[in-house]
Amino acid sequence: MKERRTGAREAVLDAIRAAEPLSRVELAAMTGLTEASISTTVRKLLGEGLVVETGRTPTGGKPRTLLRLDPAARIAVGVHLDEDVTTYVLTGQTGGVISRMTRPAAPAGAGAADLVRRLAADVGSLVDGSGVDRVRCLGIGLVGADPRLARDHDLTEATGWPVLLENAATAAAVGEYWVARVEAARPFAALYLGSGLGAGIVAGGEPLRGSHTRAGEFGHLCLQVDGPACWCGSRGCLEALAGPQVVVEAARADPVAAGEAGLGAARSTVADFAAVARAARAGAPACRALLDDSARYVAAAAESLVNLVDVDLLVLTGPGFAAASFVYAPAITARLGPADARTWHRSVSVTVSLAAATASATGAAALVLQEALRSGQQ
Amino acid sequence: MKERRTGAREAVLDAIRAAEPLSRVELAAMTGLTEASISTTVRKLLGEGLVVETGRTPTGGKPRTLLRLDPAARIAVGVHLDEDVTTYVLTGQTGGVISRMTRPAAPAGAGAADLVRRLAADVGSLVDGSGVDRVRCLGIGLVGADPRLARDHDLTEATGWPVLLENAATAAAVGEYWVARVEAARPFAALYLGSGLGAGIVAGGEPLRGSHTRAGEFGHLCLQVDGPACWCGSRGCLEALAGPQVVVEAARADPVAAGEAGLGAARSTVADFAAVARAARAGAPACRALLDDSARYVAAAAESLVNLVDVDLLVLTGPGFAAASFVYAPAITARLGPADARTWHRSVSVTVSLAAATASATGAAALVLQEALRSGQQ
DNA sequence: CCATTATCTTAAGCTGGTGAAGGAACGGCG
DNA sequence: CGCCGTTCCTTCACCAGCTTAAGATAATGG
Repeated sequence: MKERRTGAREAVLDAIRAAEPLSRVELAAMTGLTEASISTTVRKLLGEGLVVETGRTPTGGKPRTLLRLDPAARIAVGVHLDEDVTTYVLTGQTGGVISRMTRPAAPAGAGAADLVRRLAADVGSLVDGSGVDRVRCLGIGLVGADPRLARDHDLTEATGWPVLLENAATAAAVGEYWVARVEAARPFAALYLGSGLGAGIVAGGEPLRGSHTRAGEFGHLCLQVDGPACWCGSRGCLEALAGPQVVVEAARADPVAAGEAGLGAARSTVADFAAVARAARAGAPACRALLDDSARYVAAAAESLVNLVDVDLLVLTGPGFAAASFVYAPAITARLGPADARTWHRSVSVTVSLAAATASATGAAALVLQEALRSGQQ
Repeated sequence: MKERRTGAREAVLDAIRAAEPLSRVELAAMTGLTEASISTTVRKLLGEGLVVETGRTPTGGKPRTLLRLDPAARIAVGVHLDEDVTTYVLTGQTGGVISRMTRPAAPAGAGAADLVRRLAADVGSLVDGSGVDRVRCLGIGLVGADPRLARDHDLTEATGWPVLLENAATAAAVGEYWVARVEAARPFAALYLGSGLGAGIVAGGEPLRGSHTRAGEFGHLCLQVDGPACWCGSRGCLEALAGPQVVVEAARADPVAAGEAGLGAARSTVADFAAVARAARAGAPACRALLDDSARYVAAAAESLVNLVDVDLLVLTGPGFAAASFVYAPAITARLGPADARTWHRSVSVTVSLAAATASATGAAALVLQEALRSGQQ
């Protein structure tokens, strides 16, 4: 009935994650496994402390005992190296943030060794400060890799934890999958607006990575055949037409918009974009117009994505959408409407991530947990 | 080492399909399975007649016995209901076409029952005429579903064979996967140009289908935010800007081009498009200009696809590309070049299907075989 | 206290894989 | 010719993971 792609262990953890609390009978029904099989796998998980029994539901006969994930049974650290800040997140099994920390990004001048030392120290103090036992932490997920961190190996040595690299959009998608409890079988895409535009696509429970782990370059969908040159070397890319850099540059170029948003000395793209979005939200017309213009393009690109991979859920995430989803979400919905109703007979939900600003870091940590817990090697 | 997503049976068949002939030792190395395991699965496959031993390679010690698929051990019928013609293909395990048949499409006025009767009769005579035993045929793959065939059930009843529905582009991709022996792990996309434009995307050995089996609507990538209205209800879709219908209409509207291509009474889009392509190939400048214009858009859309799902192989297929790939393939290659070299550090191969005209029908048959052989139920 | 109902566990068996040891087919060499 | 070593292929014992079938457990209501 329901697909069973790998072991019972994974299926059970996924089911509980998506719809906790659950009894064993319900688990059997959802995963397609036997009650016998559920019984034994659950016993194992109880033994490892990953799952806890909590409460019971009365029925006609023996009441069901409900199962939950123990949020702090295993944890992982997510690190997001952004242009101007580095975000650290400590995440438990349920995707919930146990503690977090933000620090200004390491100066561009600092050497590789310095950067590694700094990250290792921050991660260590985050874990220690959280009160959770160090051995429960399974690893570090790292997003937005700095070229100085080409060898994740270094950070592994410095901290003793395994390190997993991922790109921001894919990590954000996985984070969403955990935090927002997307059903395992449902394909969806997370659109990420940070200093650029990316998409994390999850199909069949697994993120789509492609040949070179470089799937999801949403910002380089072409929206104008002979459009302006993009830094990537092509022309007419979404990012070159309506990316955050373009919005920020346009705002700086227009004295009215710059005034509305209070753009002073050059800061990071992310910070400036957020300033424009805040101004627009407060009613500033010039800033609003800039965002509306950007949203037209983003919406068209979103439609392309939906038509190509056929998802019926789009999650907007990342700092950019955290600040400006009030413009982009309606634009996307409006753009998708006519063709969906007339031709495709589908209805795509567009939602905004609940934790858009930390989505990537959370997702990176979730990926580490997922890898480790599914297979069960300690 | 190599991924092993499901059973040994599937892995072995896939490996042989991709690189026959192979010895058992080589199979063990390629699949990551034990030689012991290979031995037993191969014995089973030999028993079923799916695989045959053929020849041996001398080595230092005991020579290897080579294994091949027996092309005619199991067969399936692929049917492609196109606008104006219906193509029937009888395909063996290796994807090779055993026999084929083309008939004019059933008149639009005919009823559902008529259509089913006609298809059943054609399929029956194809199988019987091929000399292959009827019981070796595992089913019928049907592409380009006519609304009158909404219930594939009817055709199953009329023929006694299971029927599988698929869309043209996905089927073409699977066909390519078989015929051109694409490696199992390599993600790729097949672009299909028929009466419309579609893409079949294969990632992780499985075609990407999406939420509603509607992935791959390549023709509805947006290439111009406020472009011309498309029949789908949106604006600026590739198909509305540069699809085959648009090319044909433009050719008809331009007396020079119409003359070059010899466009007379209205025929099908596919036939007219092929006429334009033939003229262009023969040197007709107006037709060539029309195709060049279309190719600019298709190339940009192909770039979007590559950037979004990260494939490094694009196969052009379908009757449209069969006739006009000499224009489209170079255009796509040229468009991808700059950004691939500068930013993505990848090199995308663009190839033309060897059997572009029958790709869909072959692919549909291949899908039936794949389903049946992998699991081994009869 | 016992029948009823429903949940959960236990025990035996099947399937599909592994690891290690042994048998089979060759060429080369005395 | 017989005896190497070499390499390929098979056999056998075993294990993991899941299923089926039967039984143990915990509540409810007469």
